[in-house]
Amino acid sequence: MAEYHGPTPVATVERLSVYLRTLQEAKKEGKEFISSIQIGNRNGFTSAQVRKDLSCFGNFGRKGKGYHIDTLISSLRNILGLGKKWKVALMGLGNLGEALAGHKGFQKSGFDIVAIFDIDTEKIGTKYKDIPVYHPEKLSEIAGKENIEIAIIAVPNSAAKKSIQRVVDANIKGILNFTNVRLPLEKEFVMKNINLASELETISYYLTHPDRICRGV
Amino acid sequence: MAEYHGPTPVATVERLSVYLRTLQEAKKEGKEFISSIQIGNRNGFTSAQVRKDLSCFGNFGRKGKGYHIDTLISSLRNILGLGKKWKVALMGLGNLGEALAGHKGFQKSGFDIVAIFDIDTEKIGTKYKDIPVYHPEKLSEIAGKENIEIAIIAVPNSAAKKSIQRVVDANIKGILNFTNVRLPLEKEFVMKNINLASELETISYYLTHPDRICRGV
DNA sequence: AGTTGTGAATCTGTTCACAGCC
DNA sequence: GGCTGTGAACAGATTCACAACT
Repeated sequence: MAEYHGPTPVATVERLSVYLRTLQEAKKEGKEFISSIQIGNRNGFTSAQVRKDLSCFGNFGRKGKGYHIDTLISSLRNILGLGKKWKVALMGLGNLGEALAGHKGFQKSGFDIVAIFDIDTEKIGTKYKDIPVYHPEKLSEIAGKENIEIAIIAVPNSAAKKSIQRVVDANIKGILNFTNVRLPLEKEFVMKNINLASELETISYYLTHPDRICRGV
Repeated sequence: MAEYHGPTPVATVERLSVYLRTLQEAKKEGKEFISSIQIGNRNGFTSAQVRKDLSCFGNFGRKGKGYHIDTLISSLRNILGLGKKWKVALMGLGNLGEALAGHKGFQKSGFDIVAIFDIDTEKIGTKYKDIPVYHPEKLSEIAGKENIEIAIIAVPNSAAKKSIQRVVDANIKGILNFTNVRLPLEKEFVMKNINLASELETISYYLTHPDRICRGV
């Protein structure tokens, strides 16, 4: 009955992506239907949460039966915007950049790194894993030509601000930022920050205060 | 006045780590005091949030003045449990594993990768960036000897379950998991999942539904 | 004047619990 | 009998707003 009830909680969106993976796994196991209880169990969520999350986007379930896996997979893919290939620019070809360029998971999910940008003159003009490497000042030009809509920032922290600015100037609206620089942006930009040291620091906190461990960390 | 009010919100802990970095940056700029407003502005948080978060752990501020940077840095380091070196095991020496092994940020924050585990017989017995590589079945033994308390899982998804199980069996309580396998664990374990494809999928969602962009994504 | 620390108010997200359907 | 979808209750997190202090 319901459909769109105002902005969807970020947490819901993140779980959608988890559900999708769970469904793909269940499909591989040969299952045709799956219940919210099972989806929850496999991931440590409650079944009510799974149902509530899904109900934000439509009535996908069959009472007494659960969710038809194939149908739900394709619905979730649509909701998440995975029906198309996304072209991605990778900023920075250091350690992390190389790992990301070689990461199989991206392509499988429909994200294609089509251009790499690095200031190292030895790298510029060459290819890495078949992806051409350019000087960052070429970003706007290439992004326009190639229709790049997402950028991954994997430069050293010292270069982060400049690099993010270039991405914004090139009007690339989606940003996945691996540096520890946090830059508040205009609201039409979507930036997700992944800070590896922060993640370990959070773990360190909970190991140091085991009494404080609570819900899904 | 306050001190410990029951379990600290996960979100607060994650922000603590952001504050710490902000303080270190401000210190480098030669500042001695910083206000909650400034900490907030640099990161896109409200000042009230910054104050509330910090007030969970003590009264660090001076009214009319702000927070003394050096003092707060050392308090936060204590709270986060960064007063010691943490020894870390890296599971998996593929693309991502190599990048993580070479990541400078970890060591700077006090996390030392002291052992790598991989099933590739060509790698076992060698060193990567001066870190010895062992067969995963050696994990318990080495972890005990070296006093390893944190593990990073960077193996292929297909090996994830087994790898996480080994870590649990070795009684390593802190886990940073880069695979897309989510495994509910006993509550004394602290597992943080980082799923690169999920992050991009979340971005994809918000780019596809620009009307739904909300608060700090 | 400027800024903290915090109770109270608000807002957001989660869980409960059950009617309705298969 | 089993499971969804959802309003209502609850829990948690954020923001407001102001007294207290420098």
